[in-house]
Formats: sequence, structure tokens, C-alpha cells
Amino acid sequence: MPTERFRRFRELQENLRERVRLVPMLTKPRCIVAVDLHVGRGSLGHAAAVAVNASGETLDRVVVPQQIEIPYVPGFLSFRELPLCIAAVERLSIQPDVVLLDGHGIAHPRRFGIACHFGVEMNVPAIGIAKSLLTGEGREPGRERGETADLVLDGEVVGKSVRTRSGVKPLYISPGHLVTIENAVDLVLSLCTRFRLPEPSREAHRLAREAARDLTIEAAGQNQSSPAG
DNA sequence: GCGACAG
DNA sequence: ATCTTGTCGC
Ligand SMILES: [Mg+2]
Repeated sequence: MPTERFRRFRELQENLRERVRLVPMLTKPRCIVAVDLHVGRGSLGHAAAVAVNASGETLDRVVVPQQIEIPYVPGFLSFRELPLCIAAVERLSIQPDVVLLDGHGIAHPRRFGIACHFGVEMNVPAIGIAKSLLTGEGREPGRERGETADLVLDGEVVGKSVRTRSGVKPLYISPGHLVTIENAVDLVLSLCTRFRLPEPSREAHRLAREAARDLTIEAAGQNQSSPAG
């Protein structure tokens, strides 16, 4: 029964949230990893992890394919995406100093979004980078790049709305594990050099999508159904 | 009961 | 988020 399964997921979140520690990152990260998951036809998933140094140069990149079994239910994203995302990060040749996740950290109904789950599970600093809100209120930052405003949940500041490009919709940044809100905002801004999203996040998204597309094209080339004309 | 709802 | 090329606008 799906209801029972998600009841267990909720209990897991409420237990694991006690392990979240939002402490300052002492040293400047030398290896930053962004990870993203693409789910295509037949629920075939591709997770991509991209590692960069403080200068933004690529250190390594991997893609891992696997069937995705868990449906997307708001508030439970990590149970769908984490297993494959973790597999991808573990296959990198380098250990991350901090990991960027697509989704929220503590800006979550139970304060345990995908960035918290990843960070606690892997015991690594983790940051949630979301393009829209799941819960809470995102105050409107000024329109210039670098301006921020509070992301408030139950009267508590759980993150920031961050203008990463002037005149463009803000990102919602919240800490996942072993970082502060300020650490998270500073790092994300430093990585948003050309677009709304941090470069490695954008690259991971692109890699995962292209891996899925390439497989689709290869499969079509071997099928008898594809030659349409 | 209704609306909102990361990806 | 996905299905998907070109096209409109700053
Ligand atoms: Mg994603």
C-alpha cells in the first residue's frame, strides 16, 4: 500500500532530522559537486554528478542509469531521487567538500528536504537549491544580482530568496547539512557566473538529460519502428 | 473540505 | 519534472 510506504518515509524524516547540523563551513571548499536526476520514458532515470574546483574548473563528471521506482510526491522527493544521486556522487574520482542538490534543504514541511537527507546520509556538507517554493514564504529580494531576502517558515528564517541574475526570478536557497544559510548563499552566488543556476548544477542537469536522450536515440536506431519514412 | 504542492 | 523546434523578445 502506497499510503503505508509514505507513512514510513515520514517517520524516517522525523527521525533523521535530529541529525541535521547547521554549523559553519570552516575552510573554503576545494571540491564542489552538483547532482541532478532526469527521469524519462518508462521511468528510466539518469543521475549526473559534476565536480568543480573553487575556480569553477571541472574535476570530474559521471552519469549513472537506473530504473526509478518511487513516484514523486511533494514533501518526499528525496526517496525518489536520493539512491541514484548518491550512487552517482560515490562514483566520482574525488570526494566532495560540499554538495549542491536540486530542491530544498530545511525549507521543508518537516525541515528535512533532499539536501538534508543527502547530507546526513553521506555525512557531507549539503545545500538545497530550489527554483520554486515547497512551503513557507519567500520574501522578494531587490532586483539586482546578489540581493537576498528571507525565506520564512513558521516565523523562522530557513533560507534565502537569492537574486542570482539581475531582473530574473530568484532561487530559493536553504542549508541541508553542515553549512549555514550564509555559507550556502555565498557559495551559490559565486557559482552563478552566467545563468540563474550555478554552473555545475546546470551542467549536471544537462548531462543527465543528454544521457537519457542518447539512449533513446540508440534504442530507436535498433528498433524496427523508428524508420518512419 | 479545499488549496498548495521541491522535482 | 517530462514530451520537444522554432520562435519571440530584451
Ligand atoms: Mg532535478
